[in-house]
Amino acid sequence: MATIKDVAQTAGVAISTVSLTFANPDRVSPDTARRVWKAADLLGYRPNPLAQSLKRGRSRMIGVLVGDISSPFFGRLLKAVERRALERGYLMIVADTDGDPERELELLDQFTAQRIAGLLISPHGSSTAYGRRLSACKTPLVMVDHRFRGAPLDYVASDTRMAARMLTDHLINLGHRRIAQITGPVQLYTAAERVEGYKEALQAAGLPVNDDLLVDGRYRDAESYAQTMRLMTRADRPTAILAASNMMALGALQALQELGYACPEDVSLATIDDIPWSAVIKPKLTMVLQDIEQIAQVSADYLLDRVESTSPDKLTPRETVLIPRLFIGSSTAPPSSINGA
Amino acid sequence: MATIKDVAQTAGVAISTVSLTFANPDRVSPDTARRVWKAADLLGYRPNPLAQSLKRGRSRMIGVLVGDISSPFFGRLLKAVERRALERGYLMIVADTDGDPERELELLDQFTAQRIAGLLISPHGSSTAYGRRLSACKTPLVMVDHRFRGAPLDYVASDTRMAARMLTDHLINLGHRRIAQITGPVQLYTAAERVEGYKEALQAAGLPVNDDLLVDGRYRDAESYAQTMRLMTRADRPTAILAASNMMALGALQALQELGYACPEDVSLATIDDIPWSAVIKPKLTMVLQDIEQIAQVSADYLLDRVESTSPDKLTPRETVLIPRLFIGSSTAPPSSINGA
DNA sequence: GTGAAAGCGCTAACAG
DNA sequence: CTGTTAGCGCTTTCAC
Repeated sequence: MATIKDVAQTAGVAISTVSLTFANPDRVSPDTARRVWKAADLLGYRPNPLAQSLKRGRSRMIGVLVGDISSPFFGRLLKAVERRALERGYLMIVADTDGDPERELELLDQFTAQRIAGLLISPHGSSTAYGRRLSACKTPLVMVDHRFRGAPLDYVASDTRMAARMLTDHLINLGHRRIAQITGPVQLYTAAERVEGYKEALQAAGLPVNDDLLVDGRYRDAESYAQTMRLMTRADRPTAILAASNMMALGALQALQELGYACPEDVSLATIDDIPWSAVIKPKLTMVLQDIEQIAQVSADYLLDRVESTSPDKLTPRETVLIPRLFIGSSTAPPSSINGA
Repeated sequence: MATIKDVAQTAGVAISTVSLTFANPDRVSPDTARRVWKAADLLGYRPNPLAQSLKRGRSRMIGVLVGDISSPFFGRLLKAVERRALERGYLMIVADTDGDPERELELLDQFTAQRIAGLLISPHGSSTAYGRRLSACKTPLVMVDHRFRGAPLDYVASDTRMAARMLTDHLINLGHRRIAQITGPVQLYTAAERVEGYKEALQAAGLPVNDDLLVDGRYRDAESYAQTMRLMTRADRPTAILAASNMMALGALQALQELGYACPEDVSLATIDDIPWSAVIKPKLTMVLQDIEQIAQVSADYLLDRVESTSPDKLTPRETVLIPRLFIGSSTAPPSSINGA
């Protein structure tokens, strides 16, 4: 591979001139610039990013740290983030934390050791020690989807509390009074918010909040399946279920089908998040949709703006919370008179 | 961040000794080693990978180049690859090629410029110029899922021709005679193989191959939907459909439902690939399952073995083709007498 | 065993 | 405008 030295040699100039030509063409004579460019593409020269990064103390790569690469949500997010990063001249390095804060911190260390320019992170920790580590990080950080409360960092997501509230309102308006939520692990920001939105809606309607109807599905379809089984075999079973994630909705639906409950005739089901293949699922699920591409683009831009700012830490944290959209499918209906209020 | 110099200073040794201690502890006295280690973790020293890579001419990162990060197949693949790479001490940098060979080649250049240790690639090109570029690449390369015929490179995938054949056999055994395939773009290796497997099965059964029944769904659900619409509104419509990918099966299913065809009563539907959430889809699809985690692990190991080998180019190309597993769901049944043979 | 020194490829003063 | 020079942090001969 040709180095800057080779280019200098064949162009008959000093290496610093070659460097300058690429960094700031206006500061060399047009003639020199032409000779350098010619030599460069004659040799197929590409600057060695490793050397550049070592010198600058920072690489042109951004890191992305998510809980589950293989989930449909993060799959779409990664795709859009990578695209935007590439447009702005950055490569993307990604790792899967399995939702484990320890792992996350270790990976954060590895990434910063690589001198990445910035990091997009979906933080899963909640301890104050964890928060300190995040805040202490010198590398620009942007939180996406999840958030650590109190960390003064950029944050981009859709309004997940509102999402839960919209769905709960919808179910209440249909006449439901016993509405269960299959939640995520409540130490997680999004899971807690979804519970809050649900409670807000109930309280606004003057309905009691019954903790029995909040069961933890851990954001996993299998857990959700099991919890739905338990929920629906109780005497005081709910007439409607709100699943806090798409995968959990699928688990719940499977359980309902196996128990012989018709949806929405016997039980209504609503969910948060977009399932791309939702069209073929019967019944079509009522859900709130997030604009993932928008989240990706905004968060990538926040990050790179900060990276390219002259004083990244002086920038006050920005925050974008997108309004989700309610899609009413055929999985929700008024409660049947037998179970109804 | 502490550098090797700081460690040397506080340990009271030369920097070369520090370097040696980490690279080859046996070659320094036990006492020195201890002092170095103590100094190192007192300062929280981590070697700068950029400097190491610059010096060695190679980084401890592997690249992954796939056609669509957000697809369920690659999502699961990436997750498992990243895990395996991390276990072996490598970070993963990924990019989405959108299935465009040009883009792929450009990204390949960018990645090799980064001095990545190796590259996992799902090659989408077919021109000989493209093949030359792949073969000329100095960086260890492993092809996964897709393959470029004739390139002497490692290759890992499941036997996709056999997969198509198994499904076609199954449909034939049920009594179907008019079996359509919704194919991928046939210039792609996997798509072509799936057509081959289908033809082999028909020929082995002494059935004619009818090109009318091969329609291109471009590996996209929307195209598949449209093609199914076209297919099923023809006079000589098929009694069974084989969708060459999971997303295409969903598109086909949606079309069938909208046209009012019952599956499997009116039309049988079978597909290749595993859909994690397939359990909630009615009917349960008959399909062949690939062991994605296995593909990921083997390909990562092939790549890293080659990376760590002393003479990577001397290693003869290895190849693993995994046997897929047939799962018989409820989407396939004998043809009804009205449409049947 | 340990240290001095060269150099990986590049950038950024600083001279001229 | 262009060249010289001093590193960025590390590895790796080669002496001692």
